[in-house]
Formats: sequence, structure tokens, C-alpha cells
Amino acid sequence: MSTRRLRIASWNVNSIRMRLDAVLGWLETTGTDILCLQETKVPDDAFPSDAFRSLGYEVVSFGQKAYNGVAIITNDKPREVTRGFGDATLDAEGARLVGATVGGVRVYSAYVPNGKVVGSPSYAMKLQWLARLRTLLVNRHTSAVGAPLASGQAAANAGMPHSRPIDADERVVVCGDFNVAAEDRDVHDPFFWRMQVLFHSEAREALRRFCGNDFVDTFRLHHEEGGRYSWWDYRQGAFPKNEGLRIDYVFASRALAASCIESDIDKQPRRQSNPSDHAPVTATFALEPKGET
DNA sequence: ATGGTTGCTTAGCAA
Repeated sequence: MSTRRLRIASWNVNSIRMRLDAVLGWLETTGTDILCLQETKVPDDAFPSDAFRSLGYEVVSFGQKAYNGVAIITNDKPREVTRGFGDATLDAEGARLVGATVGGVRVYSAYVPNGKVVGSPSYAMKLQWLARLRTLLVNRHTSAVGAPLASGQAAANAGMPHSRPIDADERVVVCGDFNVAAEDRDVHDPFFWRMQVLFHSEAREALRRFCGNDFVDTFRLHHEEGGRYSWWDYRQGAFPKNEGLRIDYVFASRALAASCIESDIDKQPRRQSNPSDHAPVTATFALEPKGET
């Protein structure tokens, strides 16, 4: 078996119906194998799946009316599809998480709650959601030793490490709009944004805990520079001034991160007319047959 | 960064 090249991307499209032509065109020109979408804003039965099928992609959608909605577009067969958390409290936040196994890689598209205002119930849920996402991943991707973790929050409250690590050979990619910027260099005006839900210290800590020692920000494997953003507010002409934040990620498990040969943010779609307020984030992996590293 | 835009869905919410 030879090395297999896998191109994965994450894109908050702010309505797939409004952005359909842009997304189809981008898929074709970039040769992306797996595209994770967020804010599709459409129920599954109204998702424009046929347009993707005609390009040779399959669609896994988890959507709802008007808000939220995630999807995985893949040119290889999706297996073991999961929608949501299977937890009433978290799933009440809307259709924000979908997972599928594609070619031996477990792929998730995640749309983390915005949180509205620091200190609000919505903000507390955002932090909880991130903790529980980690728990879900750890429970699935850690070989069975002891009972499954109840929740990241419970472990933290009990004074435990936020959770055990996932297995070293697991191939997992978590793509999404995490609604959190990690560092000053990811924010155009850190002093202002530190009081907001996208860059507040608690949200940043929640993101660090989510990653733990397990999930690697692929963009930072290939870029040290600041001023590289994935979202710019529609207002105030933020994009031409490059007043943005880097809140969208392709996180890879360590086993996969070792084979990540490229990652970037493609601003081109954001420049075009009628754009999403987010740009797609890409990552390319050169996969060896499993077990040969 | 008080308002500013966009995409829902029907004036208001979410981001």
C-alpha cells in the first residue's frame, strides 16, 4: 500500500442554500476529499444533497430549521454516522455535531455554541458543551479501561485531570467553528475581545482543555504568524481591514497530526460577492497504511 | 465596539 493523500476542510457557510454555488465551486477547484460544514441552517430533508452527489460526493447532514446545522461532504463512503451527543441537555442546544468514519478516519463537524455574553446561561452552556465534546471523543477513542467518563465537568469538579487521553494510534479529525480564539495572535484586537465570548479567558481555557494533549491545531503546525483569521464580522467593513479572529479549526489527533503536510485558511471565498462571514480552513494528510507509521 | 450586517422567518432572533 502506498501513501494516501487526504484533504479535509472546515467551513462555516452561514446557510448552505445561500452558499451552494460557492461551496460547489470551491470543492471542485480545491479537490477537497472531505468538507465539514457548519451553520447549514436547513433540515436534512431540504439539504441540497443532489447537487453534491452530481459532483461525486455523499452528504451526511444533521440540520434543523433556521439555525445551526452541520454536515460532512465526502467523496468516500461515510460509515458509522452519529448525530448529536445522544444527551437531551446538549442536544437541546441544536444540531451542532455530526460524526462519520471515512476511510479509517473518524471525522466530526462541530458547531460550538457562541455563548452570547460572558456570564450568561448560554455562555455556561458553551463551556459545558466543549467539555462534553471532549468526553464524547475520549469515550469513543480510548480503549475500554474502567467505566466511561460521565462528563468533563464532573471530572473537573472531582479534582481529577479533565480526562484521560485518547489512544495514540486513533485517527480522529474534529473540524469546526469553535467560536473561540486561542491566543493574542489569533485576534485583531485582543484587548477588546478579551471581554467577549469569542476570546474570554474561560472560553480559551475550555478550548485548551478540549485539546488536552490529544488534539493538535493543524494550522499552527505550518504557520507561526499572527493576523491569520477565519472569521470577520459582516459589519464595519471588518474584512477589508482584516479585523477578524481565528475561531475555525481542523484539529487532528496526534497520530494524524504527524502526517499533516499542509494546513491553511483560504480567504478567496470570503472576498467574493455575497460571502459567508467565515473562510474555509484546510488540512492535508499523507496517510500511511495503518500500523506502519 | 453604544450602531453598523446577514439569514432566517415574518419583527425579531442569532451570530
